[in-house]
Amino acid sequence: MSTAPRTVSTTRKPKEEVADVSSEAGGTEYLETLLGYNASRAAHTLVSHFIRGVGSFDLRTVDFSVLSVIGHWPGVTSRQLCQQLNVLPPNMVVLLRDLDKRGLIERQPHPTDRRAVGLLLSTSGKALMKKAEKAASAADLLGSTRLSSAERKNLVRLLQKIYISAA
Amino acid sequence: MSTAPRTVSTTRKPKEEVADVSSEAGGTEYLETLLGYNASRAAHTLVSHFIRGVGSFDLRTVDFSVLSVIGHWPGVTSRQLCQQLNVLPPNMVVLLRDLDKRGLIERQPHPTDRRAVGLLLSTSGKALMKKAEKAASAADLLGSTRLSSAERKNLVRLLQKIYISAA
DNA sequence: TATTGTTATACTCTATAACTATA
DNA sequence: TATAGTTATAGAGTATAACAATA
Repeated sequence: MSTAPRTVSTTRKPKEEVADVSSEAGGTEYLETLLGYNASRAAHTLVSHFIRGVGSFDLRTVDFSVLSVIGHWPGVTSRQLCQQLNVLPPNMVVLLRDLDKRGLIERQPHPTDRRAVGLLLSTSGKALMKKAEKAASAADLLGSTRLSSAERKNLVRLLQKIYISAA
Repeated sequence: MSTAPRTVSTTRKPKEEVADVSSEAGGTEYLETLLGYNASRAAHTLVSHFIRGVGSFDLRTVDFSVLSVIGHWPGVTSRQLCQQLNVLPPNMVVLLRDLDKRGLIERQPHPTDRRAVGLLLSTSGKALMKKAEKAASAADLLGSTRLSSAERKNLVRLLQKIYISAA
C-alpha cells in the first residue's frame, strides 16, 4: 500500500513478455480496490504539490501544520500540539526549538500551569504564515484541478468521515 | 499537514484559558480546508486499520504492495516494481531479499534481458497473499464503516482523479 | 552511452527510556 | 502519583554515489 508515481515502465512491450497477463494497471489492480492505497497515493500527490508550493518558505508539512495550529490557537502548549498533530513530545521539542531559532514563534508562561509553555506566532511568524497558507491553498487547488468545486467539497466530507472519530 | 489522532486534549477547559479564541477544531480549522491534510489523515487512519488487520502476517504496507503487484503481474522486474510503487532501487533490493529469505517469492531469469530478473510468488507466497488480501480488504472496509457502498465507490473515483496523470 | 541490480553509506524520520520540575 | 517539557539515543525509513554486468 505504498504510494506511487505515475511514471509507467517504458521497457514493457504489450504482448511479447512472459508475464503480461494482467498488466492493464501494472499489477496494481487489487491495490486500487483499497481506500487505503488510493488515499495514500492521493495524499502523496497532494503533498508533492504542497512541497513545490510551500517548500520555498523552508517549511515541511509538519512545520507548516504546527505553525498553522499555533496561529489558529494562540497559547497552545507543546503537549496539545503533539496530540493534535500526532507528533511525539521529544520530536516536538526539536521542531519548536528550530522554529524558535528562526524567530517564527514565541513562548510565554502558561497562565495556570507553571510546567507548561504557551506558544504564539511572532510578528514574522504571522507574516510568513499569511503567505504560506496562501501558497498552501493554491498548491492544494493545483493538486486537484481535475475536481470540480462540488467534488472537492464532497471529497473533504468523505475523507473526514473516515478519520473523524476513528483510529 | 501532518496526520493526527482523534485523541483530544483533556487538559483544556472551555473558557478560562488565555487562548481559547478559535479552538472548536483545536486549531486545525485552516488545515481542514486542505485536501492534502484531509487525505493524509484519512490515509493514516486506513493504514492503521491495515496494520491491525495484516500486521499479523508480518507484512508492512510496502511488503504487501510488492507481493500484490508481483502476484498480479508475474515476471515483473525489480525496476518495474520500483516505478510502480515509488521505492528506490537500493531499498527494493533489501526488501526483495527479505521476501526471498522468507520463501515468499522466486526469481527467474528474464526471457529477453539478461540484466533483469523476473519475480514470481512462490506457492507459499500465493497462499499467504490469498489470506493477506482478504484481511486487507476486510480492514479497509472496517476503516470506512461510516461510508455507504456508493460513497466508497465515489471516494475511490475522486482520489484516483487526483493521483492519476498527476505528480 | 544507458540501464539493471547491487553495495555501502548517509541522512531523515520516528520511537523509547529516563530525567526535572510542577500538578 | 501523574503530567509538561526535555535530553539522549536507538531504530526505521529514505536517499545518494558508485560499481559490475548487460543493453
